[in-house]
Parts: sequence; structure tokens; C-alpha cells
Amino acid sequence: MSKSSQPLQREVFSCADLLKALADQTRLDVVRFLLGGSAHVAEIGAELKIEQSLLSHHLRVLREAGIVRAIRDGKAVLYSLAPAVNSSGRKKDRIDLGCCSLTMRS
Amino acid sequence: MSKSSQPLQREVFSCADLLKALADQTRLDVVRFLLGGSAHVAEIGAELKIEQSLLSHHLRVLREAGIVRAIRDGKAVLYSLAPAVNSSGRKKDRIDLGCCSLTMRS
DNA sequence: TGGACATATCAACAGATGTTCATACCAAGG
DNA sequence: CCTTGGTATGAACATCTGTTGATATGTCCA
Repeated sequence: MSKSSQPLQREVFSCADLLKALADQTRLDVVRFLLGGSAHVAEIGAELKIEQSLLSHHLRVLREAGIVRAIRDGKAVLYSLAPAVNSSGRKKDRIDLGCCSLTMRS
Repeated sequence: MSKSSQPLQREVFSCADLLKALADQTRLDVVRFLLGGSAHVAEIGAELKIEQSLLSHHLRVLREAGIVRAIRDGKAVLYSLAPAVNSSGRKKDRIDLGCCSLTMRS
């Protein structure tokens, strides 16, 4: 599902590319949801009320941008924010894109 | 060129819409440049080395998103970050979008 | 092994977006 | 006024993007 290790591929994507990955209502919703912790695809789909296939496409965009991470969990797949993206701060409201960081309004 | 006053139209644009406006290499360059202060279109064009018409189109996107402001200055037009967007902090590295704020890496 | 479940991928399409070129608009000076 | 410089707008186009429906892949369990 991904390369061998967690590459921390900063500088591979431009800031514009990363923002493009986030600049979508559905994907923003996914990211906001994942700020609260990991979740299986089915949970995310239930929360956002969107089709399975559509969600999968959006998750792919986020994955390929290095924003989220996918881990097999039985038949399901567990998604979480990529470690590099998860801000080190206590408050779970920030996405660290490398080029810039994005603080969600509470 | 704009409505009568400075409306502070928060909530009119979704966070995704605002991010879309920023999620472009050229427009990000413009915004980064304007973080350093106001500038005429010609200056921005010289800095970014892009065609006049293309720049104008991109400036329009930023304007309509409420991210930048345009003021006539003789035959030229002076662009600056919209007041609402300019972060109150001392460091000129943040864009406040209302829904979220974006901190540029120094 | 076969079937059910969870997710990913493929193909196709409509609509949005970035770019270019031509043209229109606006302000200042002669 | 007419012209010139600076910027905005419009049309046309190729490309990218989001969405859908159908199908494939992977995993568990009987």
C-alpha cells in the first residue's frame, strides 16, 4: 500500500500541491475528522455520508500527498494523519505541511 | 472594482474555497510577495516573471476570495493583503482565512 | 474453497481551471 | 480630444478534477 518505510518526503511536493490536496470540502472534512484520531474507512464514510468509491478516491489524494497514512486492519483499513503532518503541539488543530502549517479554527 | 465598503465577509466562502484560491503556485507566490508589503501589478509581474494578463486573472481569483485588496493608484493598481487576512501578529508570515490560518515557513 | 465483507481501482463523463491572445477599460499628459 | 501606459476582461482551448457505476483486490470465516 505504500513504500517500505515512512520516508518523511518533505520537499517532494510543492506547497501548492499540498494545499491542492486539502482544498476540497470532502478532504478537509476527512482531515478534520482524523484530527480526532484514527478511523476506518467505513467510519469516515458514515460520518461524511458519502459513497464508498468517492471517499476512496479522496483518501487516495490525501495519501499520495503524504497527508494521511493507511494501515490494513483485518478486512478494513485504518486511516490516520501522517506522522510528519501531525503537529507536535498539544492542541489537535494543526496540520504541518512542511512548507507551511495550517491551524484550524476551533 | 469592489463593493462599497470592506465587508469582512467571513463565512461567505468555505474554508475549501479559500484554500482553493491559495492552492496554486502563482497565487501563492503573489501572496508571499504581498506579505512583504503592498505592490503594484507591474512589480508583482516583474517579480514572478509572468504575463500581464495571466497575472491579472490570478489576482482576480485572490480578490474575489477576499484574500487581497486592490486600490487604484494613478494608472496603476496597488495590491495588498486584505486587512482581515493580515494576521495581527508581528511576524509577517501568516494568512488568516477565518476558517483557519496558514503559517508560512520562514 | 467459496462466499461475504471492506476497500481500491478502472473507465467514462461533465464541469472546473489555467493559459493565451485579442480587446476593452481607465487615468494622466500633451 | 487623442494618445500612451497600465490593468482588466472576454473568448477559446486543452487539461485537470470530482463524481459515478462497474469491477477488481484483499481478508476473514464457515
